[in-house]
Parts: sequence; C-alpha cells; structure tokens
Amino acid sequence: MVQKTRRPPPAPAKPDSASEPKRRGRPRAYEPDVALGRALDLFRTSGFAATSLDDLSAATGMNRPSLYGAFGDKRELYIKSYARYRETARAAMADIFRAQLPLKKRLERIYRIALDIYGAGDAQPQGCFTVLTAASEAVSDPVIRAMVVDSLAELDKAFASCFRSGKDRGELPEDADPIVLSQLASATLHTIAIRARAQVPRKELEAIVKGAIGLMCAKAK
Amino acid sequence: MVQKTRRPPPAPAKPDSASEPKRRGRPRAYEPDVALGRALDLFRTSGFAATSLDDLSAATGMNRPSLYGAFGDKRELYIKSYARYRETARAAMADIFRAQLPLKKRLERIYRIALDIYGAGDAQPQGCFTVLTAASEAVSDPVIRAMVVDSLAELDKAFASCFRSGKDRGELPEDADPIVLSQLASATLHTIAIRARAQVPRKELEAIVKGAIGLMCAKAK
DNA sequence: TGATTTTTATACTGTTCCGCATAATATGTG
DNA sequence: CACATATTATGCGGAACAGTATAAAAATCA
Repeated sequence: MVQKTRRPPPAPAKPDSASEPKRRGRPRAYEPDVALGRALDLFRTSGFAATSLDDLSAATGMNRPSLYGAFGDKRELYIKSYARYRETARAAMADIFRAQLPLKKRLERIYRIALDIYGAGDAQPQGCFTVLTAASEAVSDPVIRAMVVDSLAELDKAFASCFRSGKDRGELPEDADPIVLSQLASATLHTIAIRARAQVPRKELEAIVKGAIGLMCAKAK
Repeated sequence: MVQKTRRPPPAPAKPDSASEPKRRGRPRAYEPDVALGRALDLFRTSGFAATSLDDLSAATGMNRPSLYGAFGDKRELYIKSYARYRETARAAMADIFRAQLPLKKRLERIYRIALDIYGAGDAQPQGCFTVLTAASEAVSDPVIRAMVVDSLAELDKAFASCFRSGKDRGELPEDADPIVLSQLASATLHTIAIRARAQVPRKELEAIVKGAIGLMCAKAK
C-alpha cells in the first residue's frame, strides 16, 4: 500500500467538454493554468533560488513528478511563469495603451494598474517580475536575459507610441522627444516597482507618479 | 595529521604596526576588508540565496569557521556586504554631489560613475545592489528593507539638494520642483541599473542618461 | 472483463547546503 | 620552555535540495 490519502475521485479538473475529444488515462487533478499562477506567485515573492520544488509542490497541489511532467524542470517552470506574468501584465495594460484618451489620463491609468500589479500597499508587495527577480537571473541565463531585454523594449515602445500620438494631437510641445519621454516613463515604472517592494506607502508612490506625469506632460510655456 | 597544506608562515596579513599594540594568537591569514569586498562581489552577481558559503569561502580564501568568526552567519555577511556597498557608492558620489559645478555637469558625472559601479558594458554587469538583490530580500527581511528604504531616500535627498542649489543659481526655471526632479533622477539611476544588468549596451544607457538630463535641466522657454 | 494509457503517490539517490565541533597551528607571555 | 590565546584546517551532522524510479490509481478502449 503506497497511497495513503484515499481521496474521493479527484473531480475532473474541468469538464471543458466542448473541444476535448476524450482524455485517455487517469484525469489530471490540477488545472495547469491555476497551478502556473501559484508558481508565479511564489517566484515573484521569493525569486528563483529561494523557491524550492517543495514550496512549488505545496502551492500548486501537484507533486513533484506531476510538476515535471507538466512544466519541465525548475528553470523551465520559472521561465513559463515569467512568460505568464508578461502576458498578464501586457493584457492588463493593452486596452489603455490602445485607448483614445487624453495622454495624461492614459498615463494615470497605466500607473494605477501597475501599482495594483506590483501589490503596492500590500503586506507582501511583489513588485515587478522583470525588475525584481528576472533581472537578477539575466546575468547567468541568456534566455531570461533575452526575455528581460524584450520586456524592457516592449514597454518603451508602448510608451513611445503613446507619446507620439499625444504629440500628434497637440498635447505635447513641438520639441518633445517621444523616445526620451518613453524612457522616462519606463524609469518611473521601474522606480515604483522597486519602492513598492520595499513597502514604501502607496501614497508616496502615487505622489511620485503624479510628479512624473506632470513633468512628462508639461506643455511648452 | 589533519592539516595537509603546509604553507609558509602566512605572511602577517598587514603590519599596520602603528595603532595595533600586538595581536595575541595566531595571525589572521586574510584581510577583513578585501574579504568583505570579495563577498560583496559574489552577492552582487548571484544574490543572497544563490550564493553558497562554499562560494564565499572560496572567493575570500577564508574557510567557513573563519567567515563566521569574522562576519557572523550568511545573513549578517550579506548585510555587512550591503553596508559596504553603500559606503563605497556613497564615497564615489559624495564629492560630486558636494562640488560647486554647473548642475548639468554634476549630473553627467554622477551617472558616469553610476554606470561604472553597475559594470555597464562588462561581460557580467552587476547592476545596483539595492535595486537588484537587496530589494528582493526586502520583503522577507525587515533589516534589509530598512536599509533599502534608507538608500532610496538618501539618493533622493542628494539629488534634491543638487536641484535646489541649481535652482538657486538660476539653472532651472522658477517653477521647477526639486523633489519631483530628484525622484526622476533616482528613477533614471534605477532604470539604467536594471538595463545594465540585462546587458543593454553602455551606449544605449548613456543615451538614456543624456535624454533624462536634457529633460531635467530644461530651461523654461 | 482485461489491456492500455495517463496521471498520481511515495520514496529513493546523490548532492549541496549551513552551521558547528574538534583538533592543529601559530603567535605572544611568563 | 610551558602556557594562554587566537586563528586556521578538516570534517561531521542533519536538513534541504533537485530530479527520478517505481508502483498504485483512475480513466478509456477493445
């Protein structure tokens, strides 16, 4: 007798009857998506090295072999978690970046969402994955480095197009440089990610954001 | 016979004959200062969790018990390394912050030194200790968190006084807010620390710095 | 029902980890 | 010289670690 916990049939993780033709063997006891989400949370709070497979196993409810089967080894799981984080963050901001709102309003919303993602004001703020754990791994792992570089560039580009369209609509002075402004906007995001992690009160972070927006959106005088 | 390597008398670490009255027992085979420097390097590149005591022992040339004797356990050593990093960085920038130079010149020099400290352009850039390893530990360790908060605040303050004196000398428009500018200056430092870690070429970082300085030092039009 | 397939559960392997105990070594002191 | 002191050298002990082997369990298929 190897198995001690005799659970009731583990509740078919998700019917999902639509597309699935029919799974052959024993059904999964986990939902890959939520499991990856749990793993992501752990990696965000503790980083790569300090997060053990036992922790991951406990958090996801999957035992070690299942983790390997589903996601590969620890590093692969980390990379998939990071990819997941990026998708989530991107999705949360995409609408706003695309929206046809006044520049200032758009920036305000972007930063508000960022503060939410970073957990600003929480007891255990997580900060930004890119800034706070991935960047550290970037030195030793080329794949992660490429993802970090891509993340940074992607953000710069999104901000840049934001400023460009703002300039086109006359919300910025003629000599405003969208590239420079975008880098400053990214920098502001980075600095609040770091400060959030150090549990600087959300009020202060909002003040920083407000000041930065004021400076970036200054009309020529 | 426990001892295998029979070295020649380990060369009295440092005469330092001046103040030292006379050391009693077996002389140290290491110089605490350089050992701490080596430890700092390791922690900067790999972070807390991924740096093992064996690594530290190898890098410092001290065996484990000596490490404990000199610096305490791993966490204490980490904290002392961080303190050392802060001192070094502070010292490197202090003169410039104090100097009576044009604002723009001062900023340029500050950022150039920062890029040097971060190892921008190196094969294994280290970035900023505060941003890249300490901030990660800040969530779980109140002492480190306090140091991080203090570091951030210290930098803000130094920049703020920079901008204040610049404003007094008429290098900034009347409505320039030194506080907001200082936060942006810090943010710029943070963003280049992160990008340096991801091995963004130094040229690009210098471009970011140039753009940021241009924006921060813009005279009213 | 019995064979096949897929996943879960448990335990094992070999390594690495941190901290410390013990003993050897090198100096100053009486 | 013998003794006290301070440091180094080695290695132990128990825990945690990542990854995997093996076997049980739960489903489908014939």
